[in-house]
Amino acid sequence: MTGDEQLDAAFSALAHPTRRAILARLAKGTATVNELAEPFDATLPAISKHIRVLEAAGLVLRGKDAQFRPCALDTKPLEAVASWTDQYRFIWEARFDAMDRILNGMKETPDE
Amino acid sequence: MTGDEQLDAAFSALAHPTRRAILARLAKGTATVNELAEPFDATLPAISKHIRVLEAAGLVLRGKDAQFRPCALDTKPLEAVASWTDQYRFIWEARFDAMDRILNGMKETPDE
DNA sequence: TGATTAATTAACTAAATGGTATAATGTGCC
DNA sequence: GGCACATTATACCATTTAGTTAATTAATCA
Repeated sequence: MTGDEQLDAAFSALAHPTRRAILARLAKGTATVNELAEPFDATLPAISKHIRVLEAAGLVLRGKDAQFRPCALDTKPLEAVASWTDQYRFIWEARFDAMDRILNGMKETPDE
Repeated sequence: MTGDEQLDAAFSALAHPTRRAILARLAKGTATVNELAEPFDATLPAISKHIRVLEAAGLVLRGKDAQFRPCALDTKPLEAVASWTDQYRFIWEARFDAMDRILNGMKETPDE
């Protein structure tokens, strides 16, 4: 999986509120599928699918403990997302105004 | 639009490599649709749609200049993404190991 | 006015997504 | 073995997404 594909998977996994809520729960410690499903209206297979998406994106690691498959958060893809957004930090920290840039038709690089 | 919906829109807009490439281009300054489309194989309507997705997510602002519709990057949603990921920073900075947590069945909050 | 350029709209297709209900699998326990 | 529980697999449905080609709108320019 290329870096681009990793970001694709991470961003699209994060694009669903249920999946973000699952991650928030996992930030407090491992949990089983049933525990993760409990706060939601969705059916268990639906949650199971969400977990699979998170797992495919590398955001969740799973174990095996009798009939349970405990889930744990893995933050590596979040680090990748954070460093991707960091590329743009200089722009918002310099308070470049997008509307200004459009109105002035300014095409130069702000400064680099 | 709720905060959740803003994040949904931002994350799913960012989940496509073409759209991330468009943002990278816009980080260097405003550009027209044709300029943005130039590096890609895709047709112009395809790029037009990508821009629309970025615009709906608030990542791109548009102007009007004769027959051109210049696009500019707006980083606000990126700031939202960055502060969302920051919630998890303490986990990876503490080097909590997801696999360890799974194997030890540790369910306690790391520390808060 | 007519031609050219920039961009969008429309109509369509193929594939992915998110969800359901139900059936199947695996594990521990009596 | 047989029951109960946790989880996943299957099959199906509706919606969205990403892309195409062809037509259309809007503005400039000769």
